[in-house]
Amino acid sequence: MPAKTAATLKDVARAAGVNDATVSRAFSGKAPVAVATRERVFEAAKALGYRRSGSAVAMRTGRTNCFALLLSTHGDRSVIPRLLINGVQHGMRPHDLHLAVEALPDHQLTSEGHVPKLLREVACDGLLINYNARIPRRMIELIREFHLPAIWLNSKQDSDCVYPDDHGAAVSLTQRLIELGHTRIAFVDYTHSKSETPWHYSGIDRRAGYEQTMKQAGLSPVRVGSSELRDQDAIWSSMTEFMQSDDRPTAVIGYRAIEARAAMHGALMARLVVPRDLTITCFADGIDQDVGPHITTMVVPDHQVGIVGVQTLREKVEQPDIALEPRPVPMRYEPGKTLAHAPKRNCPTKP
Amino acid sequence: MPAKTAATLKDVARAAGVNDATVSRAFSGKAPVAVATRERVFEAAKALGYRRSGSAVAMRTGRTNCFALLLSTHGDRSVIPRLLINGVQHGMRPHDLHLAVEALPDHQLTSEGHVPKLLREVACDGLLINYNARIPRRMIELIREFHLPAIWLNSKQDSDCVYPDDHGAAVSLTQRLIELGHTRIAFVDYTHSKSETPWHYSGIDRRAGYEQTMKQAGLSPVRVGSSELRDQDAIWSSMTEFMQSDDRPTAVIGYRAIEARAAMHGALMARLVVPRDLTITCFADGIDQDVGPHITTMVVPDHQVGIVGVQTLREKVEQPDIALEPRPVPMRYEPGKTLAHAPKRNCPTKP
DNA sequence: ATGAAAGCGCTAACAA
DNA sequence: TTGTTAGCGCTTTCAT
Repeated sequence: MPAKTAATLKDVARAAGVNDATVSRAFSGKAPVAVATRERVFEAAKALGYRRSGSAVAMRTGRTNCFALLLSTHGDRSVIPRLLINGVQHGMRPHDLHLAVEALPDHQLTSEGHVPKLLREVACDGLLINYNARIPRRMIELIREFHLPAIWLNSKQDSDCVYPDDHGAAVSLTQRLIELGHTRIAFVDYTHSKSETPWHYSGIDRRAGYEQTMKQAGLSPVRVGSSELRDQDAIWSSMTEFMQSDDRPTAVIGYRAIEARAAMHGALMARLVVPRDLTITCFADGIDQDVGPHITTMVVPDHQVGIVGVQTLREKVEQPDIALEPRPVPMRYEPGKTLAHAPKRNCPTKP
Repeated sequence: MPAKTAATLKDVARAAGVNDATVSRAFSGKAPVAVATRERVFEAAKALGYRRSGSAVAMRTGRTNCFALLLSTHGDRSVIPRLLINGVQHGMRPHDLHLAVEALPDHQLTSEGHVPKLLREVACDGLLINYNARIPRRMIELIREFHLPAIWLNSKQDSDCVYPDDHGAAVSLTQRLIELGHTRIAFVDYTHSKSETPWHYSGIDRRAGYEQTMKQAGLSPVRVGSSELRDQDAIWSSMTEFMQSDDRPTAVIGYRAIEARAAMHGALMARLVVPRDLTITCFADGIDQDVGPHITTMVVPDHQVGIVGVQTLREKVEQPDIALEPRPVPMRYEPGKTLAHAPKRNCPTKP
């Protein structure tokens, strides 16, 4: 019995009684092969348990048919955006691409020492970069240095990026509330302190879209929240206070679901009925799955960002030297059950 | 100006004035190279922006240095276990491996039609398979058919698998409660119906470990819950009822965090003080991050499973024909704040 | 529609 | 320690 080594294209060719090239053509589909021949080839391949060598194909063609997704992590509790990855895979499937993932702690990339393998070697055709926090300078250098085709996800850049249209979504949500007669609409954000500029564009854009729309309607924006209240309890009691105050809002836009849930709690404590006395909305990855009524949400289109990201990267790989226009992806509006017309005047403060 | 094509090892060799093989050795580190030579090589490489071709290396050596992680998804809302992926990456980093991810909806694998690229082609050295639900038969066939080195994660098999030691954890947790004087300890599980056998081994093992330990201590196991109560509200009110009943427990073991939270709610409604009147524990991926006191938890060691999984797969790749013993990974005990001695007798029912 | 032949970028003997 | 040489498994002209 000869040493059992994996079957190669050559073996298949021999078994099928055809030339190597024919087998290659049958598997790549890049040139016509007679139906009968193809069947014989596939049969032989199956019998031999033949699998095409991706590396050999890659070497010969110069294409790995692999995209890499770079993820930032904060220590071990990294954020792995499920819907984004699903979207990416979804976008890749029809093109027979596969996905490599590199999840690196921020400091690993900032440090000069370590260069991640996927950048250091030629192992994929292009990069999808999903850094929700600040992007390490060193990485940008590497990408330029090596001429890597790369698309930025969830990040606003001058070119080659795909991101949710936070600004547009904020405008549209605020308008919707105004149209329902709300005038006291508060924007709640416990992530970013009021003084600092948020490090993620969504912090800026959601707020800016809201403020701009309020002002255009002749209303005064009200911003609530502070990044100092780290702990859930503090946030909740702060919201309770707010909802019990005389100048409480009739509608709330939460930066995330957390803020919306805090508002729900505050409303409960202040004996306000949602949505009769208080309309609650927020931005979130999906409809909130926790208990209680579904919150009216502008849904961050992670899945779609993945799909569009792949499409964009495919273009970039074809023409690496052409800078692609930034591509905002519209958010989806999910009605939920926490939306109502503004209550009649002068009533709300005296329940 | 000549057409700009990526630098190859040959270019580097020429620029550094050495032979190809020397450059190869410098980069692979598999054979000694004079320090001075090596420096010249790296300089030349840097100047040329040289990156090693992973495909060429793979073809030559027969190793891709890539492991693939197969994930099941339920439609778009797939479970992507963050800590597991982190652990896998962590385990791979020192060996200069990289990770490919394939997240497939269950039906895609069950169907005869589609064979995922990572199985169909030679693109990685081995497979880490993380199917939390039933494993499609077709996949097992493919793996055998192609002789793929594979390790099952979070799944009990006859061999080649790595999984959290649910049984041991259940035993140890139950013992702990018994030692604190608890006799009425309930096991709560709203995932699995009481009659059916759970599809995931953790459903069996956590329950079995609990029951076995109770019986050995001469206590009667009490199982609560039913998979029919799909909706959160129903679960909560069911727990409330349980906590108000005369034969309420003094300690609870939740199958997941959801059950523990339901117990918290039930306790609140029944005016029981946690942990004075009721000890609450559960199994979970990490310490519960929601509001309220941290729940005493047996932490599922996802991160560690990733690390051990990689280690095991490395062994499997070296010796594909040796069946490796199943490797349970111990769970970690997190005290939390919901644990106390059993209340004195005859008191608890009359608050 | 198929065959013949050259070579992609790298590594592993072997020789020096 | 370094150079020489052959070839990994596949694709792609160019013929036929």
